Amino acid sequence: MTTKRRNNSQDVADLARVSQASVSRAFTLGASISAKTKMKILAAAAKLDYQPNIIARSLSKSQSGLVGILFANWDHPKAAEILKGLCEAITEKGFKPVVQSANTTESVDKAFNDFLSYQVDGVIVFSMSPSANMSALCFRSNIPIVLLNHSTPGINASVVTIDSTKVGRQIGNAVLERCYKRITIISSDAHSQVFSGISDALAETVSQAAGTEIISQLTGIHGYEAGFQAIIDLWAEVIKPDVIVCTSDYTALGILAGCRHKLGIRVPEDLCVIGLGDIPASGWKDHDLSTIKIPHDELVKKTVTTLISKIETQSMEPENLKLEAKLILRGTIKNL
Amino acid sequence: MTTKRRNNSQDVADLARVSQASVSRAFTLGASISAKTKMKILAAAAKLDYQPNIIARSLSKSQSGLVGILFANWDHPKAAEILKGLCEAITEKGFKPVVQSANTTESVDKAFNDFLSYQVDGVIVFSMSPSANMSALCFRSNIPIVLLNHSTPGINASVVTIDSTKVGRQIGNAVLERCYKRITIISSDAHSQVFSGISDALAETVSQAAGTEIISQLTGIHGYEAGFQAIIDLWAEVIKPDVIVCTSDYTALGILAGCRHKLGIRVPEDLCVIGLGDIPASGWKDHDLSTIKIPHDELVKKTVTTLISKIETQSMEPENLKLEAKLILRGTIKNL
DNA sequence: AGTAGCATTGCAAGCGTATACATTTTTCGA
DNA sequence: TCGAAAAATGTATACGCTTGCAATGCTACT
Repeated sequence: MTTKRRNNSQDVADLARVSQASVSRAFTLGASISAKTKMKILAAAAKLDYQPNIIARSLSKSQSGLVGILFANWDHPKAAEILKGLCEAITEKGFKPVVQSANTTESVDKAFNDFLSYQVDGVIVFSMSPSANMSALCFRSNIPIVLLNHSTPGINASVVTIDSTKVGRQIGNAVLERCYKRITIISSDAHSQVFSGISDALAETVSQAAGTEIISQLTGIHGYEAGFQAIIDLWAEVIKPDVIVCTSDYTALGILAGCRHKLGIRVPEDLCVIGLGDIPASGWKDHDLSTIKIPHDELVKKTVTTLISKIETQSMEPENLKLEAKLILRGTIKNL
Repeated sequence: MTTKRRNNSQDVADLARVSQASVSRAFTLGASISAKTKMKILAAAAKLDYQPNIIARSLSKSQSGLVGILFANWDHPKAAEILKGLCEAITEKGFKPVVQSANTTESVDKAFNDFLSYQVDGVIVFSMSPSANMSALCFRSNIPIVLLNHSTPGINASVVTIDSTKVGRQIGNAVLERCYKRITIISSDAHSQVFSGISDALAETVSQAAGTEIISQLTGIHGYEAGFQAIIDLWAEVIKPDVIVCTSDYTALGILAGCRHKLGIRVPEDLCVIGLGDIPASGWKDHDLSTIKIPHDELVKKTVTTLISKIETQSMEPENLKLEAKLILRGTIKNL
């Protein structure tokens, strides 16, 4: 079987008895072409199964219509939702998402080189720890770049994230109102800006009331099993917290399991547990975990619109956007 | 600020004092070029930050190196894992994944037209119900297409899926060995081939022993809440099952919650619950759900290697590959 | 009718690379 | 050392599209 060549604009032009340029114009929004010939051309195109070759168009216009997504944080409980949102928003804006997975530094560099090779018009990064190197690469090539959710100090790129200071205050107030006294904060990543934002604001808020304080901060604890173990360890201490704030719902659920099935700790009477992320399981009757609901949808949309506007205005100016997250009170915190 | 043009192969050629063709060769694996000049060219390229323009290469070679992923089944509990696996495997093979999300028929068609415009070299579809239309489109354009996990009767494309017949037999044998008698099967989609495969094989297996049978099949039930409600409804019937096989872990967990927290049904003594998917929560101590572990990793890898080999051999011959899934016995089925 | 002004169309030159073919250089055996 | 074969390089063209510019067709006004 001989692979038949795909029809091109010249074929359509021949059939419609017009010039190739006119065919191009027929498929270019807002181009100078009469309704009559456009009609004629579209008919011919349909007959030939013609689709403009975007690769050629990209070459000619020297912009690919591609947006690179560097996705590293696959463990995020809402990874699928986020990626879906990104892809859909990008598509809706008339671009196409090219997804690269990367964890190691080398693979990040490789991914970025690939992006450059593919002449992507912009890049979105979803990683716990974006590297400064990549923003430099983008800068050198004049490619706008937006970080979703996590930034790194000193990185030269736009960031869309939640307002962790406000979150910290919300938690602080909720804790104060209910007269809890001793707070422990548990995080997977000690350098996360979300973590430090919450932690700082929480500390400041509770410092206004005497007798309430953050008694410990544990980092490097990540996931259900680790949470289960963490609460066992914590309960072996002399001074036990009566509030645990956890920067991951999974970890919080592990803690809860430890409380209920192993240690017999009464939640929320003796211990208040607050997670982050509002994964589906948190809402299940078995768990009923209080948590922070992050507006992923908005984060994602904002990320994309920010990027696209940068692409269209050719702007490389870094922006810093913060959206609000909401504390959801469920069974793991006392009722007022 | 004037946007400076990206350096091209001619610039490199000038700097290295060779022809543009040589530069091209330096970046083409296995091309006829001496080590010395290659070295010289690579040095010049590095100095100019040169990266071959893949768009131009694509145009010239008339193959884009792009693989389209049509992703519809975002609700799948392992959606992120699957997409990650696809992207990584595709990248590893030297291609780039372009991801499109689609639910409605129109958006599927639109996505496919976009794929054609972008001259993708192949397409992978992850959807509960792939449309025959899209395989036709691909066929017409000579683009290989592989379906992951779910096929549709009469569709003309390669499929990589699990061997649901074997799964059905495994469940059947486990049920027989433990002297359970009355089986109910719950599925979200009545037309799923995985569902019917399991169901048929299960029916056949248990039919070998007198007194054991499938007493009901419920379809259209999907998710935790629906499962919770389903068990309540089931328990209002006169004849109650003592085995529930569920084609989704989430639904199974809802059922479990209903049993334990609402109806007080003893699991596994009075009721055996088996899910499908082995999501993380199924392994948690709170749930300890018996389930079918689907080898997503292998499915994904097989899907990609199948597609790539089709791309490379220009083959449009549909293949049908089945991988084995394993029954994992946990606390929701009697110990032998 | 004549013509200025605008809308439409055609022409042709890129966009950056790959590659067939021609030409030059190198290799290696006799 | 010479010459044929092999390797390396250069030349020129194609890939399919966009777009500046020139040419043409049309409108409406005097």
